[in-house]
Amino acid sequence: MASTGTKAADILETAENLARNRGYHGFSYRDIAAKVGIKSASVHYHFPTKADLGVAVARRYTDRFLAALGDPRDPKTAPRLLLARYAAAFRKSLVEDRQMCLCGLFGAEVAVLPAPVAAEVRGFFERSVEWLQVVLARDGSGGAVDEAESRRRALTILAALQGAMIVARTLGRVEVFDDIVEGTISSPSTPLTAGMKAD
Amino acid sequence: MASTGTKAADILETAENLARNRGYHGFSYRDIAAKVGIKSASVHYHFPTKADLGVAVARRYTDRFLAALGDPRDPKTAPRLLLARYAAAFRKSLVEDRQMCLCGLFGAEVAVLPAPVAAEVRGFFERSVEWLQVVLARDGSGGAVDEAESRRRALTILAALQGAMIVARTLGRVEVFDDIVEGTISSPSTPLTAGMKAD
DNA sequence: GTCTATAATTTGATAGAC
DNA sequence: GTCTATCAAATTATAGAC
Repeated sequence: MASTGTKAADILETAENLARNRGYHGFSYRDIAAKVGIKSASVHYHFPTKADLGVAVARRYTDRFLAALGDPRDPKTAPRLLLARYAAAFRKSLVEDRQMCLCGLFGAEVAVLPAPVAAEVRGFFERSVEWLQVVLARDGSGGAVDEAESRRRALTILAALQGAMIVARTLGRVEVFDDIVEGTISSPSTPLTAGMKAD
Repeated sequence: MASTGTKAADILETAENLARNRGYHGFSYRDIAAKVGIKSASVHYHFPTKADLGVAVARRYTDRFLAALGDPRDPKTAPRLLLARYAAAFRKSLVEDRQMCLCGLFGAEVAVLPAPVAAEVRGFFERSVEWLQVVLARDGSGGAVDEAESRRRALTILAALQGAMIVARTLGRVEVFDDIVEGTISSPSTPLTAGMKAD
């Protein structure tokens, strides 16, 4: 099924897909093995414990997510386009992949995560907020752009999008996600939904 | 441990506390039995299947949550006070109980919930949005108050608060929750944080 | 209503052959 | 690196005595 790249990469890819639908305790080494086409003992060879696997999956997810967003300081890309790209990333996973954000789901389960996995999820949120904060500091349309205010707005956008995925998935309505994006990001002037479906 | 009321009530109370920290698949009949002081077979007597238990827990949670909020149409209570009360309910569960919103966590796990349980979570979101919508329609400070706009703002508040609990819990910082509330609800005029710590 | 006992399955993980 | 075989523990759930 997932047969691109090395075995370790296939395992990570499969584990991520399972985790984003079922949560950390919702997938097993046997689930992964069956999808990759090996035995569960072979999965343990690559990732000795489930915490090891969880850490690897979360780190890979975070790196890939941020890389896809691009440099928040790139002068060639308008801040509001970057914001639209951020929302579009979540929307794509919701609509095309029909999956949660890995760290949104893991974050909800943080009390039952092994400590090293929880630390990775924390890293995703911290790096996400930092990325958004840089973008928001460049965007003057929202008013004040001091440190505290841009951080607060970054946290608000992150939280709203994570919540939007949960509510939209549960209600089975994509429009709910779009409504929340509209209500959160594009308060000042231009609606962001236009550029959102791109990419 | 949970020894108020009937056995069935103790089971529901215990199950809710476990579910709000560990998620639907993160607690077992034995966990509940041990805390209540009976055997797991006795839990099955009251709630034959785990789906039965999940439905009962979610419905009880939803009813209690909405009852605590009060009538959104009550002319004696200002809309903005009702909004503050809504945010305060989540804040209390975050700070005092150190627990997630049951339906926020279940919503994140919706793909692995038995269908009847998922339906109850949907009910929580629908009733929450309806409650917020009524309040927002009464509150003119946000500008337009037409049906579509108030619904969109209701969804946005719900999503932001659910996301806020996840992010604040994962980062281990209550201030993060407060920042998001500030950035979501009290955009127009008066800050809501004042009345938030009450109740 | 609560218990003992147990079934049937699944889980994460390891030992050791190849 | 991958396999077979296996372990110890945990899971939901049921049968039947009291």
